[in-house]
Amino acid sequence: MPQASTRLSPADTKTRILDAAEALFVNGGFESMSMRQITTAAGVNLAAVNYHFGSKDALIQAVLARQLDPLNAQRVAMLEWFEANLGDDLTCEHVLVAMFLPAVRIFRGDGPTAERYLHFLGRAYTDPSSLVRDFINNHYVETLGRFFVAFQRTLPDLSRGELGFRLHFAMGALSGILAGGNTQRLIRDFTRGEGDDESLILTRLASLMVAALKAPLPDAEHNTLFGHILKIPGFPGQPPSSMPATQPDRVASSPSS
Amino acid sequence: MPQASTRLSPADTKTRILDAAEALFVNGGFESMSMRQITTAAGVNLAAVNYHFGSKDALIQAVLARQLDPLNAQRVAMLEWFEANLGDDLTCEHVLVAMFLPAVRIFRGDGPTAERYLHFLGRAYTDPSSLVRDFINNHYVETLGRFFVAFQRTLPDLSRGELGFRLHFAMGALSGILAGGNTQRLIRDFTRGEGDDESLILTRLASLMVAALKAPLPDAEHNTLFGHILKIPGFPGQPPSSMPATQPDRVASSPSS
DNA sequence: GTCTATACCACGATAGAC
DNA sequence: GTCTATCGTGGTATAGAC
Repeated sequence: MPQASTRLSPADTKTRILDAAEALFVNGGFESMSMRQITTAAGVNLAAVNYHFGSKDALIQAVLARQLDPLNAQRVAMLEWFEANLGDDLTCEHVLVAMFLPAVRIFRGDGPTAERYLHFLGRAYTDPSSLVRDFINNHYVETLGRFFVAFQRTLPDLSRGELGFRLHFAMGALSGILAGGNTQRLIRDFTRGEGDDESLILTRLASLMVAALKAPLPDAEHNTLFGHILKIPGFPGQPPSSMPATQPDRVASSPSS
Repeated sequence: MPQASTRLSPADTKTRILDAAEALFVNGGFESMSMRQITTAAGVNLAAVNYHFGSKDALIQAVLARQLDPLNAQRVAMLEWFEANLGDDLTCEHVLVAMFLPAVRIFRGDGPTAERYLHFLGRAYTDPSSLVRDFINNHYVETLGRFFVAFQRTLPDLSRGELGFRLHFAMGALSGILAGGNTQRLIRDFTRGEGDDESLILTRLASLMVAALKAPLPDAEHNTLFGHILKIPGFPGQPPSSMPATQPDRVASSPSS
């Protein structure tokens, strides 16, 4: 403990700032949270954030790490449990479960906490004001690599490049789903009445993922199929007439004065 | 033309602002473009943006609409062409082609223009600082509804809710793919050496989408499959120990003064 | 080592002169 | 239509009290 100051809260300043920032981040997005709002809500001085975290961006990253680190740790732990206990019986379904279940579990009941966590995840995965997104990508590369080799093992027919493409697809889909504003409603609708466990929503997500991951390689059939569509006589084939402008490399920058 | 002022560029102020804003939006994101930067690059006064567009947000929407309107118009036109010429032979593959081809065509050659358009689309679909995203969602509801009924027609086995879920999935995947930073490299790798038409990258995307859209309904087999995973003896079943804090509803807000 | 007060500088928006 | 001046708010940096 730092020392019993005149402040009324026993929590130290750093934690109070984190809590306040997180609450403001969850409901209100990201741009809508100002340093002055955060520090006022936390009951600390404006400069405290810069002192303890260095900048607003660093504070955001600290907020994200505090929530996402345990989540990803649980993902890896679950994957390793599967690998240790199943051996060669491991399928890509197990890997998907390890990837999604820790996040999906949040939705399970518990009331307002689940709601807030869902909001948090949605914000974290979609808000990507080119800061949150970069942070997630950089901070969890090892976790993603861990899952990549697991998928590679359970899907040996896919080349490295193809698997990378499909995982990119799957992650994009997961992000988009979590990000969507009406995801919560969709989930509630599906789990209504039979929400005794998380297998339902998990099944929804994972079955689509499995179908995409196990899709047949576009060797002959599909290539000819889509290629044939493009060659239907009369098919409107013109490109979108290029971009309207977008070459203002030649601009003026000398007003009257 | 307004009048031959002392300015050197013949384009009117509105267009010059749009061009400059678009260029800054493409490389640099969204937060990094300031009114002062825009107006300086366009060679106009700071207040011109507010006069011609009303606000910075409105300017952004104008930039987006100028690029996305023709794209979506082409999507709808292609879909209607399919519906008119194929009748009951319409499949969900055709609908997907109408949905993706206009965007995919951008990647086709043309050099730096394609690159910029790709960047633009990526930004537009991912940046969603809760403004771009809302704009896209609100501005193109009719287009999405148009495609929804088309999918419903070609996938009669799916209920409305299930189809909505899967389309949400597909759109999320498309967004994630277009948004990803290394998408461009992936596309180049795949189209290298055989990039005579766009069918290759189109096939990549669409085949995964088709697999997900046509995935079997999770009736018995899949439910029991995933449910069984959750019931493996010894499976680590604890939820992630709930959220760390996140209840700072009780905060102080009375500094010394 | 912690915290406070305060002074920056850049941003978006607006009123009013020309 | 265009410009200048100015306002309120944003994040940041620092000097100095405890």
